[in-house]
Amino acid sequence: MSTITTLTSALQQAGMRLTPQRTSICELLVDSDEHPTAAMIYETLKPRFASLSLATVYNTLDTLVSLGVVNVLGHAGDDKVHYDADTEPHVNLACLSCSKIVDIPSEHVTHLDAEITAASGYKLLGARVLYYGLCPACQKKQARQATMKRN
Amino acid sequence: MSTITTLTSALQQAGMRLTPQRTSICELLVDSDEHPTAAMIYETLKPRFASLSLATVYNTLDTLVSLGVVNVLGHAGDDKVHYDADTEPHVNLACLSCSKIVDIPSEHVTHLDAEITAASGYKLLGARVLYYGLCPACQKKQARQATMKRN
DNA sequence: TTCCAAATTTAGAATGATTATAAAATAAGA
DNA sequence: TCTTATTTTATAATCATTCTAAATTTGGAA
Repeated sequence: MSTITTLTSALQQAGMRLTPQRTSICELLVDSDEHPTAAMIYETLKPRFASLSLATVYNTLDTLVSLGVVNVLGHAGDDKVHYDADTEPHVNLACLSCSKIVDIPSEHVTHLDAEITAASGYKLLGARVLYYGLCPACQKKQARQATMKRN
Repeated sequence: MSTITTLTSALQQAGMRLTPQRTSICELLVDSDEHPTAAMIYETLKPRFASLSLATVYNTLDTLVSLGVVNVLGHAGDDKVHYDADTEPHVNLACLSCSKIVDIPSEHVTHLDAEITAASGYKLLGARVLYYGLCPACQKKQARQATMKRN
């Protein structure tokens, strides 16, 4: 599991300075289990840094992604780009109705790396496993609406 | 494996007309193993339909995606959105250097559906499994360049 | 065939996320 | 403190995608 230090020390080892903005972005990514978007990060931190710029958020995210400590999830039902500080093999499961994304540990995903490397000869650098569907709550909601229509 | 009929009949069953433009887009998606982007599809078909509009390409792709017969792959190394007519469980493997995307059949991926459904209670509607790394050719290229620098 | 209404395509404008730029602010070291 | 490189900021620019209204095409009915 990623801690704040995982992200901040990645930045430092890449020779970058640990500014308050960068540290806060890293904290937010690790603390939140909501797979935030760049805009969500910006809005959340704006009260703390009155002069915060979206460019800073994007720059920091890009750096973290290229350092391999953060993953990108796009097209997860809401057409927004989400960021995930958990780079351990796992399944991201997005609800197409309420747009929440949850993480699922998976026996099979943990074995995928070896299987793919053996089959392809590629040198693997990262992964994004995204499933989408309807969460239990939204399934009920849909069933309820269908019933109401019928009556 | 998807055939042209898989896509075209999906459109028809959704009550949509089979126009020449739509048919050609479906053909291209099925025939190509290059996971084309909207822009690539537009450029390829432009000679055949002088008046083709990008809006038509986007509309058709969106429809096919929402019908579940085409998948979307974003952030596959080249920051472009690719489309994949193969919706069977498999791994998409993207090379970060040459940006080609290949499909890998996988024993583990075929079992993921059942595992995720059991673990989450979600009703699954689709999936996108994207790994990225360096293909064998690009690994050699990188090794060669490292050698040249040393000398 | 001809006509009609609905669906579709088209061209171009609008949107909106992301990127680029240049100036101001900040941090680290001498 | 002074100096210099890095970083942040504000704003402009870019570009993929979506929207809109008009023109075209389609399939069915007469």
